[in-house]
Amino acid sequence: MKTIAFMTGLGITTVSRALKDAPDIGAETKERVRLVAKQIGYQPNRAGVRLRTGKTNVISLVLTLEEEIMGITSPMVIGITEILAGTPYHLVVTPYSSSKDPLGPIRYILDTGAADGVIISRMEPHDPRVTLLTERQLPFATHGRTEMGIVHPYHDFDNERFAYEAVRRLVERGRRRLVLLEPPPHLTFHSHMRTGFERGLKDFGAESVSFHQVNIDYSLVAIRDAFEKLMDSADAPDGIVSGSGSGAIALIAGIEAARKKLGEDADMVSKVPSDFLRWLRPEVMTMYEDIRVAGRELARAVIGHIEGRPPETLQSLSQPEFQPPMASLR
Amino acid sequence: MKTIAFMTGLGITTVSRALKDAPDIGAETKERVRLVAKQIGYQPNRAGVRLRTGKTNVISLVLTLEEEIMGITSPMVIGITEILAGTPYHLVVTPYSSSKDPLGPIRYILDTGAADGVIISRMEPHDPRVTLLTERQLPFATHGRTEMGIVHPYHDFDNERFAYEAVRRLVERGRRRLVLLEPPPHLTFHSHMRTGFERGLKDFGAESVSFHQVNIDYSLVAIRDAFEKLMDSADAPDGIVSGSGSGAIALIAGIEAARKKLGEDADMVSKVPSDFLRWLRPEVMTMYEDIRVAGRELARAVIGHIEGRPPETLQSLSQPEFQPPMASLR
DNA sequence: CATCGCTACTGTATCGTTACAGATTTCAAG
DNA sequence: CTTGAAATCTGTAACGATACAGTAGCGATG
Repeated sequence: MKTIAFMTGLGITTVSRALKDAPDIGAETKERVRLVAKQIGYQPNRAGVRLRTGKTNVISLVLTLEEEIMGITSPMVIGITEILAGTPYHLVVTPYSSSKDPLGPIRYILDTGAADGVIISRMEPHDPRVTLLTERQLPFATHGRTEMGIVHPYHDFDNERFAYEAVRRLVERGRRRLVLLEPPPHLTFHSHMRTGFERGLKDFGAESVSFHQVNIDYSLVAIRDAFEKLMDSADAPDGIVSGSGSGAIALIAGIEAARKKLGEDADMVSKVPSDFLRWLRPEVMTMYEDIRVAGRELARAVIGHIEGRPPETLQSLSQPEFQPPMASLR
Repeated sequence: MKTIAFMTGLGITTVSRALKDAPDIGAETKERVRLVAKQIGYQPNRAGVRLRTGKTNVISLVLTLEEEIMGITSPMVIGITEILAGTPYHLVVTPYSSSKDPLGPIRYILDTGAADGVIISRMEPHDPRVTLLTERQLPFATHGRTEMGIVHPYHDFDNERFAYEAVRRLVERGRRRLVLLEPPPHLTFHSHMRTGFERGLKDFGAESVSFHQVNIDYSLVAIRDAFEKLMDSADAPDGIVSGSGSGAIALIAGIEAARKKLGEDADMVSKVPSDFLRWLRPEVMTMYEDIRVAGRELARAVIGHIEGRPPETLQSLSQPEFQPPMASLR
């Protein structure tokens, strides 16, 4: 900026104000300043801005290590950066060691003013992170919803709809005894998925087979073993709704360990974050959750929140996309 | 710092120097300052430090969008942050639109001083990014090696060894006519893998079936179609080495589209970043590439480079881990 | 012609930190 | 005593940006 001031013969203050299009600077002056700035490739110094104004131009993605297992981070990060690319924001990834202290990274960001906005996930109905962020007025967006009467920006996948449609498809194939491999009970979307599942059972006329021994957060081995036992029992289901793609892999292994066959003894519908499962097991019906789109929506939502737009306009719900069977494979 | 100075009755400069353990500060004074600093939870202001010293305490992970497809980003990010957690460094993710301009993000970081160190991947034998970073003296570490006589920090997977061992295993199963689904030719590890493959053919006595129509960067559909054609031809191979996990999925589809059967008409060895393939297709022999470990190594390497340790001590090569068949499944 | 209001511009202080050039005290040596 | 060196400590300036409180010029008003 000093250079621009010297080159244009103006004061540093004038240059600063011209570049942010302040109303008390002459039109021609602004033009000159902008021209010179472009010529010398001026980029504002982030440390200077941050020190003076407190604006960091950073969005922080706060991750739990559980998410890694599901391979969700990649597309999420890509989606977010796609949006941030057109803005001055950088993306900083802040992980924390699992369930140890969910508030830790949030406190750090609040205390050190490390970011202008935060993206969090694995939401719970009463989520202390949302309380804290709201109290301290740090803009944020959540991947998943809460149920605490606080209106905040979010993006979510319609898990209720997913489970409902999954049941519909299984019943269409003549299946009547259904299980749900569900999310862990403390997460908000557990009840969403459960509700959709049960509404489906009622509307389409099927019954539920209990399977609460494991959930999608368990290891693949644990899920497989539990499901093998169930498939071996007299209570074996003939239709399966899997709340996660990796869970589906373990369920399939469980079915096979019990010497049953997918597509004959049982059908399965799974939510998936990629189309690997469809390639390897075309007999599984899959509904695609586009995490990359989620990343984009969340980035837009935090930025909207930072810019002061009302939270209720920064909420979105994405619908499950049923993936057509891979016809060319058969 | 002002607060600490006031509380201890010392000057701000003294506090600053005491906290960095300068030799001209009394031992007792240092102790007092440290105590008070801990009490009030002092954290240095990053903008202040950065403005004054130019040190950003940022490591930048420069990603291509191709990597997303392979789902490599998640574990890489987790691995890096595991190491950074014990340091003042933050991780900033800087993506760029594919092959458009690989130097773009590097230039940005150099011009704006956005990071103290950079991690790059998808290395080429003569990589302009390495030239530029070396010239401009910005510390970096690469995921993959180069061949330009510049000694720099890297971490790599031993792809030569992988292909060599893969051939051994196929020959052990009686396979003699082998194909390699290889990396794109412009990347350094293309020749590594090729070399290992050919050395294996010679040492174990097998022959190569040409398959250069596609590589692991092609779409799954393209790979499947090309491989279906090959499997349908008179030239069909009976052993397959796949340079990527997702490639393997497409190859399997190609085999099946040609009405052949894996484990009977042909065997396959694939490099994999997770164990999904082993769960879903236990008949595929897999060698695990631990990307999370790669992330850790790369983070250690950049930091080492920043701290001025000699590059030749910051290089590592990880060996393929052959994964035992999933016995409990059978 | 003094006063006012408006437009266009500018100097100074400040954000938190550290480099640098002192300042003060103490004590041993001459 | 004076001198000097060593050990501690400190004030000021600067990094790059912006908030704020001006100033200067000029035409319109009464």
